[in-house]
Amino acid sequence: MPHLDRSLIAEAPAFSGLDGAALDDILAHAQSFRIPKGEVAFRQGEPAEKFFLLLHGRLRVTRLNPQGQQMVVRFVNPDDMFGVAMAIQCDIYPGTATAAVDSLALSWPNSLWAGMIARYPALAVNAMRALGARLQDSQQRILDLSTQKVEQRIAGAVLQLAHQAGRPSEEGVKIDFPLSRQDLAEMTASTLHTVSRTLSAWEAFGLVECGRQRLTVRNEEGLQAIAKGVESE
Amino acid sequence: MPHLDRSLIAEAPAFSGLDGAALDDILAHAQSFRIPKGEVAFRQGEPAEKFFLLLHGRLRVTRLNPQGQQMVVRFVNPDDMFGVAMAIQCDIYPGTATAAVDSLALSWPNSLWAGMIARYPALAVNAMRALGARLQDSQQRILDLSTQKVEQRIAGAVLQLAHQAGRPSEEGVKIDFPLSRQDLAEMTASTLHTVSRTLSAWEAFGLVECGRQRLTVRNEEGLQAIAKGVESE
DNA sequence: AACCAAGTTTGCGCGCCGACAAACAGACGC
DNA sequence: GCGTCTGTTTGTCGGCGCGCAAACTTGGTT
Repeated sequence: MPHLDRSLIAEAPAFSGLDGAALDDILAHAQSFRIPKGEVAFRQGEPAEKFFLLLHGRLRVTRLNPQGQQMVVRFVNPDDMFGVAMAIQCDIYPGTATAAVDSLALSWPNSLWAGMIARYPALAVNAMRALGARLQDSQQRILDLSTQKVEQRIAGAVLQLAHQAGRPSEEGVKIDFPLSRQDLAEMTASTLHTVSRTLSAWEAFGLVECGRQRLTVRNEEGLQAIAKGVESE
Repeated sequence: MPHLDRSLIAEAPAFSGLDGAALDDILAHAQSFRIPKGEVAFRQGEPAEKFFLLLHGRLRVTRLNPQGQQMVVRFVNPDDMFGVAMAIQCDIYPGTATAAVDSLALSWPNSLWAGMIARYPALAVNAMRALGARLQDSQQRILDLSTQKVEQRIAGAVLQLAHQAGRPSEEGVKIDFPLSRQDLAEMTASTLHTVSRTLSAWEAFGLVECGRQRLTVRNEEGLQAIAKGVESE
């Protein structure tokens, strides 16, 4: 009897198509651990020794260039795998994963990956799908960076966040983890100043409601119009 | 005895780790076809029915946004797989693949993919590695777009092209397929005007030598210095 | 050889948005 | 309550590089 219940991971897309015995087997080798807010699961450049599944919370994955400038690569949501550097033949982590809120994750040593795929081929298929989705996402982001204006990109980022981490509240969809202007700037290749100005303008129009590290989307259609490039004049 | 010789694909990373019988089996289901310069292998939005391996030539993969603006996603080199939409659970091609020069490719119907991975697990590992490399690449490009100036990005793109499609010539590394200013602009989120100006300036400094759709790198270190952000004043 | 189309060069002006600066506002600890 | 720290707002300025326009060059075609 495993000390972790299989229901923890049964819902994760990464493990879909696996039966109960497989889940138990996989869980038997997993280790669970907490990541307090602000702490990191791994740092860019460290040797990649483990891969992870987020059970609860939210992580921000960032990447630094040699000049020290930083960007937000993605946010990790519950049931997402992360730190899968070895799946792509990388021996060091290409980014840093920081907890945006207190989080809980499972980890497995990298050495188990090959055996797990061999034993459960569905894992490879799921992992490939996840990678593919992230690739699509990255390419879309490149296209957006190339062709859209800052305001459109910020709108797109906010909509995406509302979609993947939004929680319906009294009036509008609230993003339920601390999100600073700086974070949005690093997601959209902008600056916190521009993001701040933009959000203020949107707030004046009733499109969003924002506070310190908090953001609520009040008018999703309006933001979508901005993201699509509809001029408001 | 297959009508295609296994040596055609034996060198491709996608098929590394497979034995001769497996290669023959895979080749038996492949179809070869020519793509004349300027023609497309598939178009963005078409239902994805095949996946491909480039034998010879060079393809340019582009992507359009809803507003009709275009970017260059990547160049496909010989021995690269392309159009692997189904590997990532996509039922339409997310981009358009156009031949930059007369090219030759193999294709397989998508329906064979699942069976091929099941029979030859090394295929899944190779595919995942390739996807991972492309993901790394995309994320690096996002970081570059976010943090670098246009001139640095152009230098980076030229260096990358010289590396993956360069052929040493009399003086310098020559990119051996037709590459327009517009292409470079769509790779670097810039405009052909800016690219033209930049290349002209570089040529004056002896860093490159350029003609109509042709480009030779004469001073790789110089370009690397620009790419890294060293100011020349 | 003459023509044509596609690709390239170059000039000019303006606008977006980044850089800098300084004040402001919550959150937290004591 | 007070002080501090982090995150946010707002103003001003300037420059990079895009948009537009027009001339030029070169390779291919008939």
